[in-house]
Amino acid sequence: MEPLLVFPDPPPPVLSQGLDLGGYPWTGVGSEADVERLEPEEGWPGAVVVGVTDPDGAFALCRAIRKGDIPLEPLLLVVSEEQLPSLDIREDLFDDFCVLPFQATELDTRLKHLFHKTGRGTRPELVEYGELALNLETYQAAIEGRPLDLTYMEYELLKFLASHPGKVFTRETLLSRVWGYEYYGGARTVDVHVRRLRAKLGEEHASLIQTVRSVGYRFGQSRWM
Amino acid sequence: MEPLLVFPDPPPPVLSQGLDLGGYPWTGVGSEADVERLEPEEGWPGAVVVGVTDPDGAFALCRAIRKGDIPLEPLLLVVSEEQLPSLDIREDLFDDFCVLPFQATELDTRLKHLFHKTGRGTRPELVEYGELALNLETYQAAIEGRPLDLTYMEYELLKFLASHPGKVFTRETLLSRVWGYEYYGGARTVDVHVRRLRAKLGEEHASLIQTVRSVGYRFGQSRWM
DNA sequence: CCCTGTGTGAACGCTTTGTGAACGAGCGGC
DNA sequence: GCCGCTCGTTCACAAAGCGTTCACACAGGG
Repeated sequence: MEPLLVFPDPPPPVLSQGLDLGGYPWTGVGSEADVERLEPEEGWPGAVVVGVTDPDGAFALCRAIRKGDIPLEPLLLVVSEEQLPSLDIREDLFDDFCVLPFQATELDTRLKHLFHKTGRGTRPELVEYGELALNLETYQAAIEGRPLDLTYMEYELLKFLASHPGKVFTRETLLSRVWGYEYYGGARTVDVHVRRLRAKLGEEHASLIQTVRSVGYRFGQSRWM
Repeated sequence: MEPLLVFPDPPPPVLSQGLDLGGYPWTGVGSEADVERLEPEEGWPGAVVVGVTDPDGAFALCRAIRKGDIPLEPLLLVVSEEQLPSLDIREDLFDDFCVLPFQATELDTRLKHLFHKTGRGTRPELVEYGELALNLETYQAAIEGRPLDLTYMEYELLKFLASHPGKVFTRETLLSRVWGYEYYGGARTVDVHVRRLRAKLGEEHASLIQTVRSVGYRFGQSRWM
């Protein structure tokens, strides 16, 4: 088995001991650059990120990992109890989490569970909304069975919107979540991409992306209706 | 939100307290038969199964739940540390688990995470008053289930008023709280927006916003009437 | 009855968004 | 290396939405 990615380097003793006891090989990474530098040939089989000592660095790493060309899965986050309320569930930064202090057996069980879910359940991961379907593995999109020829940014934008149906996002939020946290371009970029998405969705489905004036854009209908 | 299925009945105090603290309604079921008998019309939104006191019964229930016509998701399993090694990962009996003893915040975070992953989303944040409901995420408003087509400022004003029912606000206060602190426009602007709100609320509900002569406006009934 | 405060309809004009087009960086083929 | 393509970004202009203001009518209170 290839070694797990572990952050930070060195990780807390409780984690390294737990991984060693469970027989998991692992490699500590101290920075985002290390993720590429130390990556095994066959890619990382999974990651364990500790967010206790350096929360900002840890969450930034999670984002980078998840936004990469090949999203790294599964990702287990280790946090303290105090951090629990501040975890942003919506961002999908992690697949499971472990609360300090924990026993080695819990860590082992969670990793087993995660590997089983991501390894076995290999049916193509889809994001679906009505007639729209996005295949996360092949980067293909289709509506009413008709394939949509989307560019990369169009796909990413549509994927994000369709993953949160009904919710309104400001242009700034979309720029940070879809384009990346350090994007400083103009907000009108979002408008143009929305316009092209609407065009490719076709007249019939253009209204899937709704404009909420003075706020931003919303995908699909509201949740309670 | 429909109540969660909880096994056994009654569940351990730590669980019921945790659910209550998190604001999750729940229904205790003591047997497999209860699952159908007590099922809400819209189905169970999820389940929490405690496998500590009666492991065999709990796992049998999990299997039954998962083998049903409509697999019940998400399913959170509560176990003791001793049970961890014996958990059968392969059967996909649960989506996540919680190890006793746990804090209410961990339970809450795991439920939130599960609901988000399974697409049901957490309960949308609402401002409600009688038949009126404002969805803070989707920027939509509805009264008696009928959607209100509000503009941005109308929505913001109604949101502010409905968040403080019974309280009287002067026009100046409303301008500063809703429009912004450095707003220097005329106070009559408030009147016009109130008027449009009343019109959109409909004749029946126009009186939700009451005029307090020489003072300002009040939403809903006065507190001591 | 007068004065003040509020409801109402309409018009103005700024802000926001849609739209078409162009620019330029990145990249593969020749 | 050069060319041509794709695609993300930006700009300028047009169109629409909507917040603001004004004038006037009406109501309440002293």
